[in-house]
Amino acid sequence: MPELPEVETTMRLVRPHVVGRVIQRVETCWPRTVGGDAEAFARAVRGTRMVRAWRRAKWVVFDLEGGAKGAARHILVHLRMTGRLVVEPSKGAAPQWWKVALHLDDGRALWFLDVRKFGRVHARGPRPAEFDELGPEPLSDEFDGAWLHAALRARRRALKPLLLEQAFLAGLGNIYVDESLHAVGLHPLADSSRTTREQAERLAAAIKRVLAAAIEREGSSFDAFYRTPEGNPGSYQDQFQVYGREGEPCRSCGAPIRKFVVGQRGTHVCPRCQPPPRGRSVKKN
DNA sequence: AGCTACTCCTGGTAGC
DNA sequence: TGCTACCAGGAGTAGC
Repeated sequence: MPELPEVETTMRLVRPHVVGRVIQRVETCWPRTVGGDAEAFARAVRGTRMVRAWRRAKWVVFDLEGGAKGAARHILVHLRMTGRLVVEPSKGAAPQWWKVALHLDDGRALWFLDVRKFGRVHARGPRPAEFDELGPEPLSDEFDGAWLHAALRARRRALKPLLLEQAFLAGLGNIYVDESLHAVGLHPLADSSRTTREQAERLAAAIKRVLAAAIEREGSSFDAFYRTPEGNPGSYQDQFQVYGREGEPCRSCGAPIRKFVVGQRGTHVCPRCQPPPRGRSVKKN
């Protein structure tokens, strides 16, 4: 699903086409996508100019200038499960599964597409509340082994649900958590408060390494839905060590990968490289 | 504080 | 071939 690498890829590929453009007209065909009030959304962003595009956690952010009095200062896009952004002509056939169209001043539109309708496009003022309680960016210098060690020790949680929490660390999702934990031989149900400094150092490094490699390959496309804004699949799925590999041999030790459920999420481990913590039985799914 | 269950959604696929 | 049931899950929320 779109996690940090897919969101970063989406932002990078859309950015050169939209920065500097004025939003002339807005169409919405599923009001929930824009928070329920399509008219209010259109009013807030119409006439503004997109002056910068960046990413925070799993949000694509467009900074806005100008527009009417009280106009929005940011557009926040969350892809959730199947959201996509593409830049295509305003006229002619609308792209399949489109939910929001921001028609630009060059005859093209920034289209938000979403099969499952979980994604969101928000108009926000100068200080979006969405950013108030996010953890650090895993690729920033602020996130390192020392920080992770202290943060893990301060909580008493299973590692995986904690790493998925955006308020703890911003940008990880199901796939890259499974991949990162496997890379360092830690079990998803291991108790965060018992993490050693050495384990935290290796985990922080693995998270950075996995995310950077996935960005390099424009994310992962393991199903029919994730495509870059240019319509290409990512290729990091070819590098998966555990995700989606149930029953296949671990690339490190050959033991068959196991899948089970943690917090309603499909979870993949190598039972040999990632021994379960004492006292926690792991049932097969 | 931490855990689980439930909700929102629908294309793809497994099973019959 | 065609039908049905189930699966995928990010994140918000409720309840214990």
